[in-house]
Amino acid sequence: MNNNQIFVKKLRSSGLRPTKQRLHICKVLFDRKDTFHFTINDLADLVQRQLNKKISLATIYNTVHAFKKKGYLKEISINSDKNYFDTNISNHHHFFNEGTNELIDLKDKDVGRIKIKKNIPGKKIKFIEVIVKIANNN
Amino acid sequence: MNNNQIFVKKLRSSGLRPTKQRLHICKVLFDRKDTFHFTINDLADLVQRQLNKKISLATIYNTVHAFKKKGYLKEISINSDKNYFDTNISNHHHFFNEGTNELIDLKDKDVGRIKIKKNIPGKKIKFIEVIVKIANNN
DNA sequence: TTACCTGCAAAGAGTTTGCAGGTAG
DNA sequence: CTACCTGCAAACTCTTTGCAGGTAA
Repeated sequence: MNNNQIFVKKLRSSGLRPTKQRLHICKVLFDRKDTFHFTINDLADLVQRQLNKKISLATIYNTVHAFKKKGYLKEISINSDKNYFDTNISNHHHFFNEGTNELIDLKDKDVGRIKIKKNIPGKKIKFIEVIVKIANNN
Repeated sequence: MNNNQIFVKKLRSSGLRPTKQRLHICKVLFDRKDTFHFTINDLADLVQRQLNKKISLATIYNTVHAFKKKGYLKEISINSDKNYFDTNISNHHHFFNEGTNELIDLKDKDVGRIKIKKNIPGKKIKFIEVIVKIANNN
């Protein structure tokens, strides 16, 4: 299956029609070796630069949100200023460089087992998110 | 030292004059037994309900930000929708109930030591934030 | 008296929505 | 052909800023 077919499948399974604009969004998101951390703005800029043509924010937003809902993208809570997404949907955590606003993946094995010793009756743990804020060494 | 004197001291050490409005903000924030998790909106509502009078958002914002800068309040990154603050400035983590948007403190001892096995050259770890997302048990 | 503060309103940033023309199926 | 999509612009929400009158020191 080539990339384009994969993208079409992702879009369809997210309830979206595979339009030209959305296939370009997919290309920017998923046609890469490494994890991609981005804000909506980053993504819009990249897609538009690649296409050399304006793409509506409405399209970017609805595509990203559909992918997030379907689980093809993860949202990362860093701070309230910027809303980050991550194409790495495996279980992992992050370094966040506050100087540069850069996110770096921490593989699951890079973080020791996290033990939560408190229990809330009637609730179960859904997901643990760890953000390791880093700064220059001086 | 009574509460009012403590509040005046907090304000002054944050570079703010102790005005009537700010003393009320202090009362809502710090005159309580338990940790208080809030958004700017929560705080504005509470202060205004107590005073039965409108308080400018400008005042709320500049006071909260000055306290945060001075370290009397902590900011918590949960998601991009809401910006939470915490009157508990000790080292601790949080449960976040996604159904109710409620934050619950995890004492430091409730979370096992977190071991980060990866190092970024030239950077040091400033601070680790853990959010444990919880949901109903069913 | 002077510098800071308050309240209001307007301005910004990021996100969402409504609509009319366009496109996939 | 119909339902969905796109692009645009307007609307919304949250936060910040500017200003004129008011208050702390």
